[in-house]
Amino acid sequence: MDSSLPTEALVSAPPLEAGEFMSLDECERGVIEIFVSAADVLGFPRSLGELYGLAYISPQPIHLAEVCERLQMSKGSASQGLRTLRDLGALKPVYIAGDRRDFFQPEIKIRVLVGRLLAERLRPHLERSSGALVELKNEAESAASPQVKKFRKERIEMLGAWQKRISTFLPLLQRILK
Amino acid sequence: MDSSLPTEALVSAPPLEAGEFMSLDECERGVIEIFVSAADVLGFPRSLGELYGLAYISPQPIHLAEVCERLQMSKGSASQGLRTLRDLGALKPVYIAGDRRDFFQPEIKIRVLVGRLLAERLRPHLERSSGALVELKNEAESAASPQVKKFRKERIEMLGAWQKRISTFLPLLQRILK
DNA sequence: CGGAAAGTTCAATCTTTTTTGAACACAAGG
DNA sequence: CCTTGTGTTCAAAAAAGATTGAACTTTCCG
Repeated sequence: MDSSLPTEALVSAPPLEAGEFMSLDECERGVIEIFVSAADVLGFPRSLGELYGLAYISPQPIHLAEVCERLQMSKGSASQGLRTLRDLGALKPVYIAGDRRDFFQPEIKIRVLVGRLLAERLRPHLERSSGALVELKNEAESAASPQVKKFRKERIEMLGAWQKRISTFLPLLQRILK
Repeated sequence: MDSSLPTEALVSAPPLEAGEFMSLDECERGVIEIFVSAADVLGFPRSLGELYGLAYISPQPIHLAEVCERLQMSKGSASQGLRTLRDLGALKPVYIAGDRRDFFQPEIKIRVLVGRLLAERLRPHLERSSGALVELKNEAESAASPQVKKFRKERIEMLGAWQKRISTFLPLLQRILK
């Protein structure tokens, strides 16, 4: 059933029942630490790194009570964190028959992870500001001097070029990360 | 520092507290706003976005007193912000003969900007964690069961593969952004 | 129904980051 | 030497952000 763990699923193993969860061993702690650091780089709260890290290094899907206990995290924090990661697509819900709890497995396709991240973070900014740029081109017309007007139009033009470059780069990135 | 608020209300965005409205015109304000938003995406403080944005849309190099006044920012904050941006390579010192003040111009080559950013942010993380990975591979050996041991080794291996992928991707990115 | 288990919510609290401003250092000119 | 202009420092205040925990909703099941 699961003697070979083809990297992705290991769903069918019966989840630990109500008993105590072991606290984290060195290996788990180390892996989690890496994801905490990664979360930091990406500007996410530490707790999201912990949650994803635990899911990543856990052979079984994780659930709320487990993370509260093993990561020493409050129920509220864990609940919100799991939801955030699910919304981000970093954790995937796993249905387990006959168990009312919500289980989660990590998304481990880096392409998907990065894609969701960009969609979530970068795209809103790009849309907002490419809209704003149209307005700004008009504003630039009413500049004090001709020199300033020319300068501003150049700079605003360049900003637009940057954004276009980034926009066209994103699909390319997706393909590279296949 | 108590001009009419109505002027502020014209600007599209939400918060808009006092500041940055003094002697900035609509065009400057709009450009700065875009960089503030970008700073936000990148997890930098708002003030760095303001500083770079002002430098970007200013035909002349900027200096401390100017940004304090035009951005309504304290001297301390401006001083630290300018230094941070200079250290990051986003602002370049400009020497002006016969003037004691420190002037700055923006770095506008996107390749340089991105390069410095990655070097500053991502590289430290990659180095830290690729060191940690070596340790973790050993830790994984002492896992409870053979299945868990195998699973952990796979996951840690995959982590290493991600990092390697990212590392080899960075130089490529540099070239693409030429 | 009634109780227990699971998850959510949110105001209060704690933590971390950012900003301020006054004191300080330094250099140049008188 | 003073004074003035320029920039830095850093302790304290403010703001922003994250976490907690207790109350609440929902669902399941006897």
